[in-house]
Amino acid sequence: MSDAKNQNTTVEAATRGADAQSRAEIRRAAFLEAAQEVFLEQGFEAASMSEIVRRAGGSLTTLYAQFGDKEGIFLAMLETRMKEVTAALDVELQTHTPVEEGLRRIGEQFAGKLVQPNSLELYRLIVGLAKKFPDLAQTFMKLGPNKVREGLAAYLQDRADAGEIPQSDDFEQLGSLFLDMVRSPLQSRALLSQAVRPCAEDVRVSVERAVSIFLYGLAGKR
Amino acid sequence: MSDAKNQNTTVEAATRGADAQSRAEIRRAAFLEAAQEVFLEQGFEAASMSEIVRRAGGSLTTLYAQFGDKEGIFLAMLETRMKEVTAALDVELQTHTPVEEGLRRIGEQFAGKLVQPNSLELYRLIVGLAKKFPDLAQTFMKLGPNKVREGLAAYLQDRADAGEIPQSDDFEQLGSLFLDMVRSPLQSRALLSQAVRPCAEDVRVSVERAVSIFLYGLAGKR
DNA sequence: AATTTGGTGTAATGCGGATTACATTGCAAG
DNA sequence: CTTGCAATGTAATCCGCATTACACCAAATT
Repeated sequence: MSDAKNQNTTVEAATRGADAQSRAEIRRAAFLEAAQEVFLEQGFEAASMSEIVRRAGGSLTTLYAQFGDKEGIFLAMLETRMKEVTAALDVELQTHTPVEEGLRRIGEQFAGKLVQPNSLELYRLIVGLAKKFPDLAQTFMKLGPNKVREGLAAYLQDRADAGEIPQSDDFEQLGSLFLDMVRSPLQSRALLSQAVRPCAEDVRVSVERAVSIFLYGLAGKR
Repeated sequence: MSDAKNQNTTVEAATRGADAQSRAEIRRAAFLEAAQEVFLEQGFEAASMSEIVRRAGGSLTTLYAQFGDKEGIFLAMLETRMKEVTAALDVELQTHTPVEEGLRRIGEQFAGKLVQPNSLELYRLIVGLAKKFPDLAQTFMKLGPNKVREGLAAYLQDRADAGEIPQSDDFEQLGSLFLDMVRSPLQSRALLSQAVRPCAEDVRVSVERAVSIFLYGLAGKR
C-alpha cells in the first residue's frame, strides 16, 4: 500500500541512474533522520508525527504516504540504523586473524557500538515495545544479535579448522556466550540509570576479561 | 497529600490492632493486585486507571486519593512486588553453606524468579520507562539488583574468610559477574521474543555453567 | 504550454484516557 | 437519631495526538 518509493517510471529511473537522489529519496532520508532523533529522545508513544515533520521539513501527508503509519516509520528507521551499525562488524568478521586478537577486535567493535548513547536508547525502546509490536523485536533480532552471532560462529569455525581452538558442534552457542560476557556488564547498568555511561576504559576491561575467560574455558574443555 | 491510609482515628486504630485490616487497607491491597495485572498485561501507557478500578472494585476517586497519580500506583506496585520477590533470597543468603553448593542455590533462586513471566514483563516495563521515569528505575535497582548483589558479596566475603576462596577487595564486582553470567543467557532471548520461555532445564544449565566458570576463574587467580 | 505526478500546509475528525467535580451512600461515634 | 467523614459511581472536563480530508503548488515529462 505504501510503495511510493518504487513509483518512478522505468524511463526516469534509467535516465538518472542510482547516483542522483529523487526528491522522494531525499525526503525519505530526512524523515528517517528526524524520526530517529525524535523516537530516541521521546520514546515511541510520546513521539509525535508532527514533531518529526517539524524537524524534517515536508508534510504530514508525505510522511504517511511513504511509511503508512507510526509503526511503519519506526520500523524503517530501525532497519536503516541496524544496517549502519552492523556494517563495520561484517568486515571485521571476514578476516583470518588469530583467535585472541580476533576476539578482542570483534569484542571492541561490538561493545563500542553497543555503548553509544543512541544504541542504548534504541535497545531500551525495542525491549519496551517487544510485547506490543513483536515484529519490531523480530526485525531487531534478525538484523542485530543474530547477524553478529552467525558471523562470530563462522569465524570460530574458521579458527577451529585452523587448529587454534578445539572443534565444537555448536559455535553459535559458544559465540552467544562470548557476546553475553562482553555485553552484560556494560549494558545492564546503563539501561537502568541514564547517569552511568560506560567509557572506553570500561569497554576495554569488559572485552579483555571476556576474551581471557572464554579462551581459558575453551582450552579446559575436551 | 495522599496519606489517606493513616487517617484512622487513634481510637479506631487502638481498638482493632494491627491484625484486622481497615477498609482502606483492603482497598489498597486490591488496587495493588489489580494494578499489577493490568500494567503487566498492557504496559504503562496502555494501562487505564479505569481498568484497574474495574478489576479491583472501588472507585476512581479512591484510587487517586490513595496513590496520587498513575506513576504513583505503579511505584507502589513495584515496591510491593520487589519485596515479595527478594524475600526468599534474603534467607538463602544468610547461610554458611559451602561455596559451590551455595552459589548453585543462590543462582537457582535468583534465576528461578527471573524467568517467571511476571518478572520478565516487569523488567521489560522498567527498562522501557527508565528514561521517562528515572525514579522508577532507581527504586527497582535499589530493591532488586543492588540488594541481591550486596547479599551475594557478603556471602562471598564469608566464604573467603572461611578459606574456601581467595580474598578479594571487590566482592561486589565479582558477585555482579556471577549474576550476569546466570542472568544474561536466560534473559536476553526472553526479553525480545515472547515465544521463548526459558524452562527449568535452561535455568539449571545456565546456573551450572556460571558456577563452574566462576569457581574455575577464581581458583586461577592469584 | 499543458498535463501528470507527487508534494505542501492547514485544518478537521476521532478516539482514548488521565484527572477532577459532584451528588449520593454507608458506616460509626456522640 | 443525626451528624460527619470517607468511599462510591457517574459523568463531565481537557488534552493530546494519530490519521485523514481538502485545496492548492512545483517540477518534470510530453
